[in-house]
Amino acid sequence: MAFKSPKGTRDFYPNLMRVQNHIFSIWKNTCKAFGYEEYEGPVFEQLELYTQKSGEEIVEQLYCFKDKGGRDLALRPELTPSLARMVNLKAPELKFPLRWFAVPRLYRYERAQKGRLREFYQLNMDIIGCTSLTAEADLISAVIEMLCAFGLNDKDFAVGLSSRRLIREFLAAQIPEDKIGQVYRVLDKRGKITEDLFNKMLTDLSISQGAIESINSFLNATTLSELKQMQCGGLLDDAVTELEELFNTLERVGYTGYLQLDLSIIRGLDYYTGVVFEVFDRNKSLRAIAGGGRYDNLLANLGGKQLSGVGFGIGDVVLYELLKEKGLLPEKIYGPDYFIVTFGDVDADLLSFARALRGRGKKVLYPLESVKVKKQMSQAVESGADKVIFFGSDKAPAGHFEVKNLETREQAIVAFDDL
RNA sequence: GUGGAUGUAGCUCAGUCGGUAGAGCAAUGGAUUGUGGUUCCAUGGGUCGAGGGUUCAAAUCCCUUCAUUCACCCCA
Repeated sequence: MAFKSPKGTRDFYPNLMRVQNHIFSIWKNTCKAFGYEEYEGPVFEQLELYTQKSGEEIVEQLYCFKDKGGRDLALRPELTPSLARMVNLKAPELKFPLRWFAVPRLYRYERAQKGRLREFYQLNMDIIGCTSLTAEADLISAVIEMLCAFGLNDKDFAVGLSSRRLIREFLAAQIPEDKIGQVYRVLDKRGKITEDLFNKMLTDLSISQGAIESINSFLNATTLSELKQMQCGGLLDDAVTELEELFNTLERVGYTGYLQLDLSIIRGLDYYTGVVFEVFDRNKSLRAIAGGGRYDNLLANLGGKQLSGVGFGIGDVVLYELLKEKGLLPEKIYGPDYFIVTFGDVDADLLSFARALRGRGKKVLYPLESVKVKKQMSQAVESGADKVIFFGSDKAPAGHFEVKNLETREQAIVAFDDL
């Protein structure tokens, strides 16, 4: 019986690993271009780190276990609690604001489906200890630049901006405080269900017809001016102004085509308190590519100081699906500079020649067994090598080698020093 | 946890009314013993997911089970 990889996990054969490294490298290069520093935490944490924030029911969605000392642990389903924990521990000596990133491997015990696995990677970028909207602007700018670096553009994706604060304040003006949590859940489903069902679900929560109409027109707003017209006696001024400022900034930087007001974005239930955003593909055929927002209380809730953070995560699985759909996965394989083809045996002479070339900083590959030249040529092409060096050729004078460029098929005699 | 779809060669998939298994690609060898992605020829490769049932006969029909996948629930 052959073993398969466990449900919801992937085997990264070199073909796929190459793509994965491409994704990681664009992620990390973008973070570095923005000056963020990399950090990392443990792959497992105390179970309580997650239950404290989200309640016991989250245990169903976690890979959790007891270690040999009887401690309850869980494989991390997200990195932000670890980040908060790490920041809290060293807060006195850290220089705020922090701009940190990480590429954690994460684990969630749930049914796998398109764009969603049990083991995956996610880039996290966070700013901690900054209340300025520039933090939001910086992160949104980073996610746009990063996606563009993959070859995507404003026809492929957009950033939907919303505000938990605005939605909360709007709802507070419409409906009783104790209903807000339930209403959030319904709002979150709005995109997937019919309008009638949406209205019915709100009616079932004893929301008045007037309030339902008001909620619908609020959520349908696609521009800030629409939003301003429906303000309830100035209650929402600050939250709207905040969004307006963020839009203005990002538009002036040059991201107009990428931005969209989308108040249907709620992002989970707790955790976020201010601006929230999601990146989605224009076809809307995939789940969200990235998502994030501002969290004011997370660090304090985990026993630290009151520090405001903003962050987002972007997973590798949906991004991969999108890049594949758009034909943007890298095809060219990274290969060595030289593949040595020998007319004689693969022996110590060949290996020491390879060693000399590597000493000159070249990436060098050679056949591991003495096989026909024809077959060696195939191996050379297969390896993605730029050039072939013919070793043991009687057509080249001493200290010189026949070199063939595999792309142009041109062949020349080159002195060792010019290799 | 619920519902649908799919399991046949390394990969992508055909397989009609039930009659003991096919193609393309890939692999290997040759045409071509010192030069690669083309071409031609040949060769190898199968527990038809597994188990049971019906039948003279099952990849095909029935039952069970496992796996994969999509959607729902959930989505940090």
